[in-house]
Amino acid sequence: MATERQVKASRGVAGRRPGEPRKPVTMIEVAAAAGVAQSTVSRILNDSPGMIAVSEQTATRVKRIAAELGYRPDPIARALRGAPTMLLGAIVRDITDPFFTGAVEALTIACKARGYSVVLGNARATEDEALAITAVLEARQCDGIVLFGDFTAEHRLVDDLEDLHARIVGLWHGSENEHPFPTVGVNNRSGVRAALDHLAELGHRDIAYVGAESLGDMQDRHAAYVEWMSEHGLPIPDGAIQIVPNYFGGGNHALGPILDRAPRISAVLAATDTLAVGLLHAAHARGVQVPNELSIVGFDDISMAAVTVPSLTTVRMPVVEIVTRGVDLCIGENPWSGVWPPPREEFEPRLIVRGSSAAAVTTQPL
Amino acid sequence: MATERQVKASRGVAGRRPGEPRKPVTMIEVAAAAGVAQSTVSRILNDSPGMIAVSEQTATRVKRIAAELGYRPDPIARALRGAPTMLLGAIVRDITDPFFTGAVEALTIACKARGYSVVLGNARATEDEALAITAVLEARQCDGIVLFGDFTAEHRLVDDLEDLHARIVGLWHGSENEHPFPTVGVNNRSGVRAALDHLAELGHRDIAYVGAESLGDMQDRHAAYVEWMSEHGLPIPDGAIQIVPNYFGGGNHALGPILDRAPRISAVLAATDTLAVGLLHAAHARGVQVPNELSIVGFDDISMAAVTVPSLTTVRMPVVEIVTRGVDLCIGENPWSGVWPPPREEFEPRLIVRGSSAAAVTTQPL
DNA sequence: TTGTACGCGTTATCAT
DNA sequence: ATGATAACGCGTACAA
Repeated sequence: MATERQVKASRGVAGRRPGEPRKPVTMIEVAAAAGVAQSTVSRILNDSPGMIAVSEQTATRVKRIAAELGYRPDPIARALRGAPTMLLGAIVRDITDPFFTGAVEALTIACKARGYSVVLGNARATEDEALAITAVLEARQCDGIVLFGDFTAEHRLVDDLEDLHARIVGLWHGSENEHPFPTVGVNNRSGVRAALDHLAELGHRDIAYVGAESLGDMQDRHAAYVEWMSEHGLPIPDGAIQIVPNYFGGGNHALGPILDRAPRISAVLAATDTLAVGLLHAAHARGVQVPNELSIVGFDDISMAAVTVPSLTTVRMPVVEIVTRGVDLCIGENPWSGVWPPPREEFEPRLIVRGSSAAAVTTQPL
Repeated sequence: MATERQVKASRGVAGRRPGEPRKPVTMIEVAAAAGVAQSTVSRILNDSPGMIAVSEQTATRVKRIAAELGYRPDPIARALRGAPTMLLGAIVRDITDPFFTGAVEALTIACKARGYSVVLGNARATEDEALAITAVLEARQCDGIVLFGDFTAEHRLVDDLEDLHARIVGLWHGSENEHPFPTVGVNNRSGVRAALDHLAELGHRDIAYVGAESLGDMQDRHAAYVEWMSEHGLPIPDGAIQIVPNYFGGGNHALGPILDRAPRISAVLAATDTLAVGLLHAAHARGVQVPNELSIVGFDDISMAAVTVPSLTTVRMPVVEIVTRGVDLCIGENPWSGVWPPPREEFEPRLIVRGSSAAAVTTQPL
């Protein structure tokens, strides 16, 4: 009568073939099995706030039967009733970027602490189709949306987002841009200055800069570099500023032009660790010793920065703080109240000195 | 009368203060504004498959009004009607792991191509609370769930998952384990053998192995290493096998014991690139030249493997193929039919020779 | 060609 | 202490 294969820890549903998903059990079925009304089941299973007493008798019986039947509340029906979906959308400019990878990790942790799950939208997968992202995300119902990176250029996306019934927060959205939602970021200027001060203390005067093309933070760091150099009366020779795509390969290709066109350069500030890693690789390939012949300083302190060869001196991004703050602004207890203009909050980065920076040596041996 | 601030591209809803999310517009409101029945709006907006003609007149009018009002279909209500949620759950053993990071990227792309979004579950965030993951994911309604890594130890989670009304697929779930769902993975044995054959061709005979503690693939690679060494009549000296956590730091700490206890070792096979990167770092810190004095081969070909110093010889995991296949098995056109036992599919890895492996030198100088 | 009515699974407000 | 009933927003068979 019973099948040979025993279903382990059977819940009383007999003979279900493993594999195909089980048909969900509804409250009505539980009610029928318990011989009570469906509304009663709802009250019992939800410990209704109405405080209306329920007989211990039926309560335990209903709970038992619900467990036996493997009842699971349907979140969709609950959501239709107005319950929050407990979903937080994350739109990431480039999920390949190791920095954003770390940020997403921090996001999942911050969300989990609040009972939320993360819905991932990768902005890079489809170029102009950034609109499609919205469509994808609109099709879901997220209680909030967190933007990772600068999306000011994606007017269509930002506009669409505003029409969504969800709270929006921008992370690392750049400092210069207008934004109809609160943003949280880092003080790029102070980070860049800390890095350059460090190099100056080591005796470097000929410092190059490798940045990325994207907006927001990249512009801030670029500007801070130019400003600092100017303040210290240091000229920026031709070729000492390279703007490349923010990939490993970008940094890899940036070193050649710098050393060829500005041979006096003794240190390079990279706008991101991703670029710095590429620079490290390029230096090795070119036979340039780091840090003896060339110092390299990154920005972000991504996880691999501690284990590069040599380990990377960099500016640590307070990722956890920024993400946590952003999540709070979005779905926390005191979300943005709607006051205009929306706030921009900035956290302070911190210089981490490792093995890729050392004292400058005079290019002219005596 | 009107506020000073003009709302750009206003949709006809006047005076909405920017910031707070707009109240959603329902079909009923659209119908009321257009002077038709709600069902009519539904038909028009959905190009109903019933082929029932609709007058061009009202159709365009309704569409216009819907657009003006900024109508958005409510995905929750649709889902309640039985429509798929177009959500795919991803449960990742450790989202910090650079390998899984790449896999998730591939997942988002594969999903987007099918109109799906990814809901991220990080298994590492909460230790024993793996159960909570289920709770979190159960609270959502995913059409399918993809497991990244080996979860056979998490019986509770797998059991709970089976109760979910969703299709499940396991990726990199190990070859030895029973699994009540289809799995897709890599041929670890052939990958390891390719790596070791490569080292043998370079003249290496004293080859160490650094593996990780987790299950599944790690066990397969470990066993394949032992098997290969045995087949070639090569002894495995004490200390030549190190099992460490699968982090950069794990590989970093593994090199010391190997070189101290088995000084004849001239090459190390790492079970993952993550470990290999740590080994590279440790070798540099110890002053051991790679590849001149020590060859290191990894496994996975994570993105950074091409830019380490030196670049890493490794076994390339066909990530995209595996993920794509898994997604198809889960939510594709021909998902797993339920035949028992569920299939396990394997893809072939490929050796990528880079700069971290070179010919062995005799330890005894003449 | 369009309107009416029902149900999806819940929760909440009434009655009983 | 519990049962009946009305929403929630949408799709769809059925009636007009």
